[in-house]
Amino acid sequence: MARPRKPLLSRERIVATALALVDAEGLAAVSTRRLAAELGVSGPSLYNHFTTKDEILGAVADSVIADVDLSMFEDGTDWPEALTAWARSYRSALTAHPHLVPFLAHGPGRRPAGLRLADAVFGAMVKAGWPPAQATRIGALMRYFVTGSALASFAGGFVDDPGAYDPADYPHLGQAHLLATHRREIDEGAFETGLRALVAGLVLQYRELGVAGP
Amino acid sequence: MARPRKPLLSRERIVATALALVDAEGLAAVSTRRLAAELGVSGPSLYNHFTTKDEILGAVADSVIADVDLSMFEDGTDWPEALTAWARSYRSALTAHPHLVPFLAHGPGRRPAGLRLADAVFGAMVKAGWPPAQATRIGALMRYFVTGSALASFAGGFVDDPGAYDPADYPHLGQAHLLATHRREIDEGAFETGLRALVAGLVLQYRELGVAGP
DNA sequence: ACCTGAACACCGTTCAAGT
DNA sequence: ACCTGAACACCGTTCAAGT
Repeated sequence: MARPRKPLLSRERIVATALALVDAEGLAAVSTRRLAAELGVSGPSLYNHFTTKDEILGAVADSVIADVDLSMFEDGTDWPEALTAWARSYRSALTAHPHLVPFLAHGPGRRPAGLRLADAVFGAMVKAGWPPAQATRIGALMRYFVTGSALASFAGGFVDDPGAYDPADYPHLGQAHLLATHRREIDEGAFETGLRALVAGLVLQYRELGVAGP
Repeated sequence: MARPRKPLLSRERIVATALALVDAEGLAAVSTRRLAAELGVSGPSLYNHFTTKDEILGAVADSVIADVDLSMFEDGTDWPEALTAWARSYRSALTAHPHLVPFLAHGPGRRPAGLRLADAVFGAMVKAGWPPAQATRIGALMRYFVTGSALASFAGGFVDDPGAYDPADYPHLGQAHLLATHRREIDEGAFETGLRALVAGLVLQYRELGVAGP
């Protein structure tokens, strides 16, 4: 078969299959040949629909970003609460596809869902009374925090072995080996603590502004 | 030549050359063959000193983390100021090697410099009166924020073209094309705004603790 | 112990050929 | 327009052979 009368592939099917493959076997499993095999097609066929493998992963990333809830910016929720709810939804969308996060970390932004997200948070902060320059910063810094926390291999960076940390070298890490076990709780707790601090700190800055807010 | 009487390679020289190559040409340029060529040897030689390419990059990453200043945790600086100064030093160490940051983002932690860093911040927070569980979270959440901000392609995610953002699609992004130009200032400003908010928010939480601090 | 070249099983991407 | 197989220039890693 050379060309079927009905196309075998579509961008949508490629993106969906690539995401399933990332979730099932990790980023490294997504080679053009492997992905094509999963789609029942030969490797070069993908290049009829995307110009590059990076573009495929970019589309996958954008499809994940599209899952982030933005409704809290339009339903009258006050800005500190909206920011908090949005950050949680943003993080959930990322941690739902942990293997994809390292890719998300370097190729974000200029695709539709990423732009909608940036637009929504910027617009909501400006509407709440923040000067545009500050609204831009808030969007950026929240992204830093959420992305960083989704990468979240902090606790995963500790090995599950009591002998791994010589007290002479690391006097305060006596319990560090326990962290591997509790990784998820620690990541979650650190995220919530940081989110609370971040939003509370921004509320202080907002008050210093002396701006007419809601 | 098969084996020279003086070894041609050492872990130190491999790490230093790899870092120089990353800085000069990016992560993608670091293949085992290319790195070996830079060192004047053949590809497989590297495997006499490291078991895997990932291990080489891990050592490079740790050498960068070793540049983070930790002295503020031991010279009597109060904890909010120490945390602020440390975060700035941490971010500087990362942004000094921007091409390495995507790698830093997924493989951190269990190497000596990363452990020293975790030990220092944890120890200082406990000494300042934070309960150990909270001290752990503070170390983690600061890392999230710093790592996320070093990745910092937020502003870089916007294209430098006024026509790129249809106001019908993104009603608030009218000036977004300007962001590409000011990327560095925006990243810096967002980092500083976020850092201030984060530390101020933690100070509030610390007061709620009602703990005997210094 | 530490280097080499050859080899294995892969990559992403291009391209002429097929319908 | 959309798929194919062959090909190009790469990968990371293993391994027997050399000294």
